[in-house]
Amino acid sequence: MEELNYKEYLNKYGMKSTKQRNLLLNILKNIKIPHTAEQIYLKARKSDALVNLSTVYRILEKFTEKKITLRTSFMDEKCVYSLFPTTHQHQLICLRCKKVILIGGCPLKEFEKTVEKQTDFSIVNHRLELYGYCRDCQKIIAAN
Amino acid sequence: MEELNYKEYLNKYGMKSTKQRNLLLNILKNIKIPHTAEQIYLKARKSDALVNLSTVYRILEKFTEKKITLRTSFMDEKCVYSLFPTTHQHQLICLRCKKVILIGGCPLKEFEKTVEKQTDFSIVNHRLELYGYCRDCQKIIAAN
DNA sequence: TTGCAAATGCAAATTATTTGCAATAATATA
DNA sequence: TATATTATTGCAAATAATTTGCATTTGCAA
Repeated sequence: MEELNYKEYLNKYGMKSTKQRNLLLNILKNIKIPHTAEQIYLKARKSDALVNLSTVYRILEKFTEKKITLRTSFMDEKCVYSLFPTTHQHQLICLRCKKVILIGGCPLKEFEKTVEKQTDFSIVNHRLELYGYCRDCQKIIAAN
Repeated sequence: MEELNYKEYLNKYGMKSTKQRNLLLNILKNIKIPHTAEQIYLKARKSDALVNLSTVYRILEKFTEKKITLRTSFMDEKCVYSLFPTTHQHQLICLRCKKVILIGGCPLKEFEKTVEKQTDFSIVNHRLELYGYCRDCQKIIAAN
């Protein structure tokens, strides 16, 4: 994992460039699925730069506030963090192996309009996750 | 709030009829929006029948396992419980006052089929919540 | 290079939830 | 109806995730 410096990027958000923040950004760029604060912390510990778990929480909190990261929590599970997606997308989560696949093509635009008319709410956001079993886990389940 | 006895109903699920369970069922039938375990506990304390908070957790856990109740957690918030909806529906949540409106007419059937084809997942479930501002809160926000 | 605010580390606090265990209550059955 | 059996409850203590207070360190602007 190449060591990068995100000073400019961080300063743009009014944050100082620290080795901990650079490290976390680097980790976040390299993970393919959302990770918990603890998982990120454990990855961080493997590098030279030492980081404290509360610092990880604090950094992720600030990142989330600035929309650098997205914080989600699946059904009954702890929060996970990932870089904030640049395009609108949702998550498809395997209930067995917890693998996450990102899917585009959100079908909710029209539905939201209908609901707004019905309810007088002004809808600003939604949360959609799909749950199922990935191909591998389907096989494993079928074999038992 | 009328005191009812759900003995038959509970036995059907292989559960004994206890005053705590009857009380919780009664509370659940009477609430219009999902409540946290603690909120339910506080309502329970107002009745004659005393209940312990861990008992509330244990009952709600069992109810949820039996699909008597639905356990959800909104963005970053603690779990809430409600009677398991008899029809498929989703929640529309006011970001200001936390009011919840239930909406039917889920638009995801077709979308799920498309995603299944794209991804080889077998989709068994989804979670959809809409967030926005209710009419009252829109007014309050506009007035500031 | 110095000064100051922001960021960090550490330990301790909080919050929601769960668990162990002894006491109690509900049901089945004698 | 009494009794045995087992589930359920209450209580206190444990756990797990996350947050906070405070002293120290660090980044950056002047």
